Amino acid sequence: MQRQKVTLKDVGREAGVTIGTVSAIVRGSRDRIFYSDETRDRVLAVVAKLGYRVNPAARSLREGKTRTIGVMLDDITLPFLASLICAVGKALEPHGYSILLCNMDAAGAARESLLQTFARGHIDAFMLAGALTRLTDEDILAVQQRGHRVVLLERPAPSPVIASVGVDNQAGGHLAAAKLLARGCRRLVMLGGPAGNAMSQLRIAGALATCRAAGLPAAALTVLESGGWTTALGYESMHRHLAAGHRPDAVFACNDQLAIGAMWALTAHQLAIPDAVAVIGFDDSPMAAFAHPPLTTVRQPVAAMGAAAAELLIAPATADHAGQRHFPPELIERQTT
Amino acid sequence: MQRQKVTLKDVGREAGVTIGTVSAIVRGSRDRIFYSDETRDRVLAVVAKLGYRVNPAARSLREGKTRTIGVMLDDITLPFLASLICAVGKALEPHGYSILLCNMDAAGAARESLLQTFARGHIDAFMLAGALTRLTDEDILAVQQRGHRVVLLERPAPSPVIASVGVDNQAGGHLAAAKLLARGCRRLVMLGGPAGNAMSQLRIAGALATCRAAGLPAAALTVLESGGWTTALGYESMHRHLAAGHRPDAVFACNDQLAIGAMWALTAHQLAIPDAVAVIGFDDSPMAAFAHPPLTTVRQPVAAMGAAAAELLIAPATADHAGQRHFPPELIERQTT
DNA sequence: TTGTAAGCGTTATCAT
DNA sequence: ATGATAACGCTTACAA
Repeated sequence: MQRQKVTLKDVGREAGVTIGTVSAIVRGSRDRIFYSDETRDRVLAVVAKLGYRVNPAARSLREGKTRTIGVMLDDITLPFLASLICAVGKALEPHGYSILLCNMDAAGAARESLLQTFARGHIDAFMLAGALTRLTDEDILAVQQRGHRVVLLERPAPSPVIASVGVDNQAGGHLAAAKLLARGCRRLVMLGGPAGNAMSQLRIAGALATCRAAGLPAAALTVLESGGWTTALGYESMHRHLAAGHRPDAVFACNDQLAIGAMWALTAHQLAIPDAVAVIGFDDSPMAAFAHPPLTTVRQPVAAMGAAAAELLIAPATADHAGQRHFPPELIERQTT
Repeated sequence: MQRQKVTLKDVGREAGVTIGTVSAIVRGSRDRIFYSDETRDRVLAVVAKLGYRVNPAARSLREGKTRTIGVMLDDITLPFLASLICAVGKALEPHGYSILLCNMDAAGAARESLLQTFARGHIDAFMLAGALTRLTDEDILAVQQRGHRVVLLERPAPSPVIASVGVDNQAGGHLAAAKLLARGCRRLVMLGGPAGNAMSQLRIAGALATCRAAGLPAAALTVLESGGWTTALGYESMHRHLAAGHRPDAVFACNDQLAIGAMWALTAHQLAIPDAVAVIGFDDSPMAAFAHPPLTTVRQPVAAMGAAAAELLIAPATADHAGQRHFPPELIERQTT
């Protein structure tokens, strides 16, 4: 931006009032009480006529906050994370907040970049989305202790002091397994994401518990780690499993991409979906409905989660017990079960 | 951020100099010339000791620029756009610039949101990535005429005054078609993206021209519009085509997702890749190498393009002839040809 | 009900 | 080679 074209002073001069008056009226605070309708209307008219916009740098400098949320993620390519970011952005917008993107790839060593971005002071609060394995729990706690608000998405909070929002992953696993069992499936494959991923592990744990409770023998249950979240890896893992001669009658994948990749492999092996093998994904990302056949999946309530995250992000600093919001997942039945 | 902990004044006091001195030394300008090594070292030591960081709001207010680039896109889920954004971010970082995300979905009517984001003054320049169909060429020109820098990615510039960066799409189409022809393919399917998408049309036009030049009859060439850029749509279009009884011996898809979807359909129809049907994608997005089999594709030089975009974004305002950078694509041969 | 003025942390333009 | 000081545009006590 080049130097501001229209400032409070301009508006004030044109309307015949001082900048303090304009400032107060523009923000809408106090106006009803302290200013005459006459003045208010006149000022607002000039604001509209001149096209005045507040200068955020000046406001930030004065208020000591930037109305900007820093979002860090290690892979913006993951559809679920991307839609979560969008949801957060949507919830943030009415409050005048924007999203500053910080891609981990771009930013050298994790710790450095996290602290440096904070140091830049550009940011009021931080949203960490995804596993962000290059960031230790200690790093996160350290940032929080420096007095910065931190909200975690798709990563378990390392301590009750750290705010987080997510679904109840175990419940999601339960939902999927219960449906598969009800359908009569008895040889289940659990398709996990990156090695050691917490979300993945919880979802699988939930499904496993449900299967055991239903009396399925351990031999009927196999857990596959695909090493990532992509369609390609889902295909690979499933293909390898099938090529080794295994014949499951159901697959529960820890996200929709993996599920769709698995479906690809099943189809390639002439296994009909859902007749020979039923498939359930996780997330209900946009592509789930357009898969072929449309994918049954465990939905995460993205909009609600985004709104909750936004709320935590901009809430006034309430001492030490951060909000930990867990949303209930929902089974969306389509045509793969 | 809460009120700054360490300011120039603090450093100055501690080092026994004035803030002007500290400011100049910190920025590194003039220091060698105007300041004694002794003072400089002492100041820098204090800066390090106290952990001083410049306050960007104050700097913005003073300098009249924010060192922030606004990035608008209509779908951050598209892998190629996402990686382009990352590349731009990476190129921007050494210059101290950040990326402010503006998702079109979140932002109501396009024109409104574009202008309003500008109005917020938060931004030095704007990067428009993707087709952004809700934004007319007039909207873009209007913004540019208001004195704001605009750079287009994956959308043709509506006028020479607007900067843009992209690949030579026709050349890419040529590369793909030439490879397919050289392989002996004679019945080609061109799999396009969203209806009317300019990138898609250019790529297909390039391929078509090459085929015609090679003497292929029009009847051997079929163009399919899949209506989007996703794997699912690629599958759908290809599946429909095959189900209708057609038997091409090659597919050129306008991005890698479409190509992979098409491969899925081909596999489902028992058509071996590449023996029965060869496939070429576009972009060389990360998943191309992990497709099964690994996908031959036309690579866009993402890093170079990102760097070029960053350069245009932060270059000083050079009157009216904006840079239009077109990069040469490159054929990456893997195992689908 | 409105005006006045003191900063917020920087940068840049003088002096010294 | 360094020190003062005036902006930058805004918010917020406090005065009137």
